[in-house]
Amino acid sequence: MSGRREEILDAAVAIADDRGLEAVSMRAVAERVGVTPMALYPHVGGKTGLLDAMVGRLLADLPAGKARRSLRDLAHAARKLVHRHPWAATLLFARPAISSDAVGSVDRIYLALLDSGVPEAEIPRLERMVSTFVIGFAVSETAGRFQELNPRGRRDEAAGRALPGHAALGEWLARPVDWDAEFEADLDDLEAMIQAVVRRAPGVPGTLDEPTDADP
Amino acid sequence: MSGRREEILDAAVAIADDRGLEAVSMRAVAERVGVTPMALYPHVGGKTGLLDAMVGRLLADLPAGKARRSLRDLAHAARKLVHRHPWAATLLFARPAISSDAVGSVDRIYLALLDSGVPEAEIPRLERMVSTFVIGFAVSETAGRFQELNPRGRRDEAAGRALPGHAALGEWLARPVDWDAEFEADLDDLEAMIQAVVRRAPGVPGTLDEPTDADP
DNA sequence: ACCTGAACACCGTTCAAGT
DNA sequence: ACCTGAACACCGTTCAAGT
Repeated sequence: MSGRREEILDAAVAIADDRGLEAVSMRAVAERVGVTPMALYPHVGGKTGLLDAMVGRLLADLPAGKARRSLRDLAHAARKLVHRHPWAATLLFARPAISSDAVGSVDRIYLALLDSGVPEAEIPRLERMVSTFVIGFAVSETAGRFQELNPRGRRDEAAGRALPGHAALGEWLARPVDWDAEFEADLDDLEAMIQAVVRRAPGVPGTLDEPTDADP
Repeated sequence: MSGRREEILDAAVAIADDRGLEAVSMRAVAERVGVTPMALYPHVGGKTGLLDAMVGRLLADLPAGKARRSLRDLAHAARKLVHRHPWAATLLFARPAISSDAVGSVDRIYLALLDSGVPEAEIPRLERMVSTFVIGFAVSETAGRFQELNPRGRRDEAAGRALPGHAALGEWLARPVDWDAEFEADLDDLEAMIQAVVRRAPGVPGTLDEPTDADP
């Protein structure tokens, strides 16, 4: 409600986009807003409250509208969001999707899985599984885990027989990776996996109203 | 080589295990070693060097021995490692697997995928995919993303029709989650996915020496 | 080569005080 | 209700100096 809070979150997101998450200090945000650090506390309730609110603000920008989107569209949107705001990735892993905006995007994934004919009992698990992979992929790209490796070093060590797996794959490890293409291939495999879950389910896709009551 | 460096890493890991990653300051580590903060610099080269070395130390504890392990065993070992050292999860996403210990564990995954008959061309991608999921799952558990949600709040909002997906799944969202069982179910689906990749590959599993030269 | 001690430019947060 | 200003207990890192 208070415009001051929005002003504070705008400033924090701008600083994080420009100079990274570690540049987001209460002092820096306060200075950008034109106020004393302590003036932020009533509005965001401390540093962790500020970080939580920043994530909420980001998720609010996820694809809105009433149209149902495919799982693929949602995955692309999430990856793009992390590319635009790399600092958000760590925070997404650290907090449950509790803000109303976050729950809204989980709901869109539920709808996509329902549309695909996935049994209701499997949907919460598959939502977590797909989200975990998508966020993990995007954070690996932006945080450095997928950073280009030095092929020389790898092959040298492989030649020393210490790494038989690397030695066997030498040729395939040498070429540079197209991350866009890899993400698509991963989504292909995940979609096929989801279709396999649908296939092994009892009943016909689209008419699954009888939950299987096997719980062990 | 220098025993001092080992002593420093021991102290840093102990502090992180006890009081979390943010308690690992150069000052705190130095005090535990019984030395001045500046005395650490020649051995670890600053704070980020210290963090990198801590991750390397952890991966060195991953299942060793020459026996080939299944993908499932490796996944369990990785999850257990993150449970024991939750602070490592963020760091695993942030840095490429460059230390010799890290490369060693990647090599074990390569071997497991080769044993499963996965075409060589697909192995680096599937290794990244499976690792991304496993690390992401473990960090979600330990960092809070999978933290128990308040079902009341969710159902209330769902009842307000703002969340049709949640409303449709109400019954399934209410029950508490068995994270061990969910991890096993996810691994089942991932293994089935990998078998599907093997099945659609040209040639017989085990005799794949002709790479398909289709690159688009 | 390895370590110390003082200093610099930062943090998040508390507290008492102002309006 | 909202904000200020001083203070406290911290950071990582530099620098010059010791042995």
